[in-house]
Amino acid sequence: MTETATGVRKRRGPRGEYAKSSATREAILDAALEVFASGYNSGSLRDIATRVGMSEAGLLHHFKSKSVLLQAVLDLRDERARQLVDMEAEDGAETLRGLVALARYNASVPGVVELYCTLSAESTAPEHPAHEYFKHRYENVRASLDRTFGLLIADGRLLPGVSAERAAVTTIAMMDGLQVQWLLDRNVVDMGDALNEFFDGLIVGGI
Amino acid sequence: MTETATGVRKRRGPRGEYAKSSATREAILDAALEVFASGYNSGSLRDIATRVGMSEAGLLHHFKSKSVLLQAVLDLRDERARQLVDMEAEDGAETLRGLVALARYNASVPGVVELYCTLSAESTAPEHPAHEYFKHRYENVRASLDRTFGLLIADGRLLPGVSAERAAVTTIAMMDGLQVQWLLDRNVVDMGDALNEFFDGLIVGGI
DNA sequence: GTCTATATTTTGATAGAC
DNA sequence: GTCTATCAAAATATAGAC
Repeated sequence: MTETATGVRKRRGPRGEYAKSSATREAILDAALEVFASGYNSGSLRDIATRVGMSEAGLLHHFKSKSVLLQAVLDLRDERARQLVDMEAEDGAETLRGLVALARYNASVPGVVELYCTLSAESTAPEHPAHEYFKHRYENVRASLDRTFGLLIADGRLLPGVSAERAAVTTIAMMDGLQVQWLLDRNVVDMGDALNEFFDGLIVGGI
Repeated sequence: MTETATGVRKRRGPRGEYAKSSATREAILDAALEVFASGYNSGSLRDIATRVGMSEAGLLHHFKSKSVLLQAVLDLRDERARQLVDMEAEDGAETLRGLVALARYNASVPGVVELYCTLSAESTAPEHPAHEYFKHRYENVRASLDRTFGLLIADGRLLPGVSAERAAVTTIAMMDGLQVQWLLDRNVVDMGDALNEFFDGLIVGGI
């Protein structure tokens, strides 16, 4: 199973990574998500390493620096989030219902909500390691929603006078803003209900 | 002007502080606002002290710890913000127009927007030094807006089916959420226009 | 792949002179 | 009221043994 002479070592997974590395990497990413949820600078590699049960040097063997680890956490979450909402649906209302479902799902993973909430705010500073990531992420989501609301306008279902661009921006703003209040006090608002009601005021006949 | 024997030293200002201290304190608070805008943990006392042109020890003479300084920054901003919007107006629409004006004013002080945006997200973590501050702040603003929308309901001006509580929560969410996108890219949205349009969809006949 | 040991910075805070 | 000097703790990252 070990062939150092040929450069092929141990078993390789479907993506080409080594079996043990893969499991360790996932454990690190899980711990990193929890730690970075309080902010990038607030969290330490030491804390993450301890949670995984290894040394800092061991951790840095898998991710060569703190900012690389943050990028990996964000990329992984992005991949998972994309599976939850169909942003390319041909029925605009379908996409909006997906967003409401996402808001409800988020209520079951507060750590993820905290991560995005804290990092998106922190990363508005240009020197933040995730600044470009969030800039592009918001651009992409806005572009997708822009298209979604364009479809709804074509069907005469968007409130008269509201542009697709404006609807896209305010939808994202509503989702982000609800999260802050929800994180500070979970009893204050049901994110799914609130978002659904927001769409009811925006879409003729509701979604 | 100096009476150490009596315990009265130098000139005292209207609030009882010493003249020179007062000016220095304000300079420190201004610098601290800029530095803390990137986050509480991200900013250092050294950075703040350097901006004011003094040593860390000198700074700590005025504010005995980093968290005390943060509290002072937040208290000062709160005081100034309260002067901008009449949250107790008897005409609900008047208060909402005040919020739109506040959103427009905020666009002229990006540092303040960044401070609140970053710290409110960061402080959702219970161990954050500003956690209790933000919890109470949101409670208070929600209670005020609750009353405001109650007045509008009494006048039959709120969209049917929307409760005062829900309108309060979503209004705050919209204001917070718009700030994140605005900070990441100022060209994406005019916070005043977007908030105004949000109210148009909420208040019969607009504000 | 993981560890120990260590280098290097940076941080918040204190003591005491002036 | 401000400074210099200093401390103790914590941080990221590297080198090299196993």
